[in-house]
Amino acid sequence: MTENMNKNTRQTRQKRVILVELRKVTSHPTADEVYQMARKKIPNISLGTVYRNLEQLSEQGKIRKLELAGSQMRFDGRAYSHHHVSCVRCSRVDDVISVRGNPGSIDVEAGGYQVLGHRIEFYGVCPSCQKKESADERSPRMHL
Amino acid sequence: MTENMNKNTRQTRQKRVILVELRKVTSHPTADEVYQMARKKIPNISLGTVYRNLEQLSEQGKIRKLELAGSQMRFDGRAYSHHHVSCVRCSRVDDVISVRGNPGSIDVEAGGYQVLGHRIEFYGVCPSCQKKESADERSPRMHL
DNA sequence: CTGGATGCAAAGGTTTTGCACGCTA
DNA sequence: TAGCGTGCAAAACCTTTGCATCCAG
Repeated sequence: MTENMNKNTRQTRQKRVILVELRKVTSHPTADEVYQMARKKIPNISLGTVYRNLEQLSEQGKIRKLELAGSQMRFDGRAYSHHHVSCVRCSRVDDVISVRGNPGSIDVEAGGYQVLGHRIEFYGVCPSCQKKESADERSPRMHL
Repeated sequence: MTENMNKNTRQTRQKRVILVELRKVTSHPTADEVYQMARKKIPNISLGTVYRNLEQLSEQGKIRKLELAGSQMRFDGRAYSHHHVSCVRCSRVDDVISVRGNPGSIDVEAGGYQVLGHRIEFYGVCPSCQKKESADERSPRMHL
């Protein structure tokens, strides 16, 4: 009925390597970074293939595609749902360890919308940028 | 000290029109939509100018730049902070009327990050897409 | 074998930028 | 008048696609 019959599940070296490499890291690499990682194993793999496989793997729920505000796509080898923090300086993305408060209970009134859910992103300054910062004159440039 | 001396505050017809037109609408237009709106007043205004001014206005806090997950930039003529809902079908963006629960109190533990804040986006199906939907076989395709 | 997957390269969509000229302050 | 802002066009970026070929099942 739905278009969920997913014929595209053929196992290839490319797909395998992409998944394995992505799961090795705890960072949340961009497609291009995944491409660089995969190239170390398959030198002539193409960027297009990386995109196609990342898309497919995320459709199958094996990885997670992160579309964070104002940045390119990033991919997460851990498929379970969790929140992320991104650094406003260097854009790196990390997992949030725990959240106090109850974001799960947020309910919303939104002019006739059938609200399906929400997405929360945290932002701040990562440890390494905090260090660099003490000694220089940079200032936040966030506009929520 | 900081680079916040903002010399770029010269008043021009382009900037004025962009702000006025953006404030006229309650939608959350993309840069290109703002461009189309502005062109009705200044036929030969350029897209580049629109981008530059939108950026500037948002830096000055006169408008708000929305960088929603997985979509192009949108702009909001209302500068105060409020949440948004976007339609998973047609991508339109509306204001959230009210939020129950207490997202403001969310606190987070995030490996050494200095957490500055968070961003919440709601998503769902807008009224007009709900109508279209009753009679057809489309299904959600959200991967959070 | 068959048709999904690949590599390559071109195209697409969005945003930024370089440059010479124009206009605000 | 000085130099920020503009229009135009090219470039930069990121992602998707067309196509001939390859290879997993």
